[in-house]
Amino acid sequence: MDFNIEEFIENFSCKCSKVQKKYFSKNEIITSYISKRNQLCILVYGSADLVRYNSNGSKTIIEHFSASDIFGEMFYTITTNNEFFVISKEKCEVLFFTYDDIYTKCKNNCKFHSILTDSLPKLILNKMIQLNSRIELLTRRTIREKLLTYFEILSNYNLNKTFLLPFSLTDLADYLNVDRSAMMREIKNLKEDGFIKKNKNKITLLY
Amino acid sequence: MDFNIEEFIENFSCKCSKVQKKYFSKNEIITSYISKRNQLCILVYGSADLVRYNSNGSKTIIEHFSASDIFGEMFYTITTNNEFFVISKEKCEVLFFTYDDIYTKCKNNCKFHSILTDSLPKLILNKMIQLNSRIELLTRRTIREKLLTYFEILSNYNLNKTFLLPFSLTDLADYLNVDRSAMMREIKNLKEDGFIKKNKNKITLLY
DNA sequence: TAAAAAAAGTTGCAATTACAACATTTTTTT
DNA sequence: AAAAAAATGTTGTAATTGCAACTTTTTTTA
Repeated sequence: MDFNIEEFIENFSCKCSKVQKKYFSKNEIITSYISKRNQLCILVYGSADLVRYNSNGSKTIIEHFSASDIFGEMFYTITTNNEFFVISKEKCEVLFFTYDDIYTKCKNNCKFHSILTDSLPKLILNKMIQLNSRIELLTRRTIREKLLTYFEILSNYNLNKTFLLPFSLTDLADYLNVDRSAMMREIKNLKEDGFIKKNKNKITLLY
Repeated sequence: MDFNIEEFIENFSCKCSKVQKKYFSKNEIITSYISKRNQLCILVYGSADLVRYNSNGSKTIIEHFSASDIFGEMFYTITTNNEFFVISKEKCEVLFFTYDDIYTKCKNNCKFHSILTDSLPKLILNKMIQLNSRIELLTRRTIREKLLTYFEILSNYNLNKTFLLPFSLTDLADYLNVDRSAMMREIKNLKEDGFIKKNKNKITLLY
């Protein structure tokens, strides 16, 4: 991502009336996907998860966001009765606005606005790529395939066979959409079969 | 989708040099995702599938496209060694161009170009919604949940408890990412348990 | 720094799903 | 209209995964 967050933050001093800026500490609800507000959010810094609580009480991590990722219920048509929350995983700064607002430039025609509108296509394209790689992951049949595909994605992203997991193992299971104990068993198998090395949340691909 | 395809086709008579138009009959390869050409495609009419052939020979239908859907490898970072093809499922007309080209307007500044650039944000937003609902489907744990979620999506889209499957059952299994015979068994169970009625490719939700 | 809470790790067993190998029906091709 | 191909439907069995119920380790909170 060649999106310049520093410049973004710096230029936000113009106090644009169309954009709300909010701060969150760990484990707070940033937003929920309920009504059709056409809300769009940018995570300036920090990390957060889009989480779905299923009717039977189980939890699924639908997406994982880090700095400069966009989210918001404008990308969703909520068809099922499930509840969607975006939860901060650490200290976060988030920008809130609506798609319509941002293309109706504020009277000041401030620099912040132009940076935002110029950046949005790039941010949206980046999000599309993320969604596709999420689908790539979820269309793997077995736990082993899901783990290896996820590790390959992280390895490619970091340009390194060794990388840190951005999740706890508990959350990773929710993200891969599998049972945690079954996943733990499979991680053990991958270690025994010589596919990976694991030390705390540091993984090394051995192939 | 309030995207006007008729107007789109009509205005394409300007023969814009930046956009290629091609026709396909059933079961042809429309494009493959291999090199970084930044290719973007619009399906004007017809239907097509984005298909991944896995190393073990099994097939996954990643996405299903119908009229006015967009696709192309510019939304992908191909990390794995799998092959991706877009295959026509019936007679299709497809527009090919690159993102860069379309925002570098042709010297004629033709009406087609302006329609295309004006429509793209809407088409892209629509695609985001589709990708999210695909993820919604794939994050269901059991075959029963996947089937019911998929049927609910179709039912909502058609504003009717009765609807036609856009897939053969064989393809539906590839789309839900489950074994076909296991899915057939589950469809039988859903019928026996009074959740659905099924007649050929017509499904009715009974709840 | 203790206590409490969360995460990691383990295991047996039950439920679900994949695989394989069919028969039957429908669709397509010659 | 016959033959071939594809899709649908079925079933037994094996493999995978989920669930439950723990222990141990690490992290957070008071």
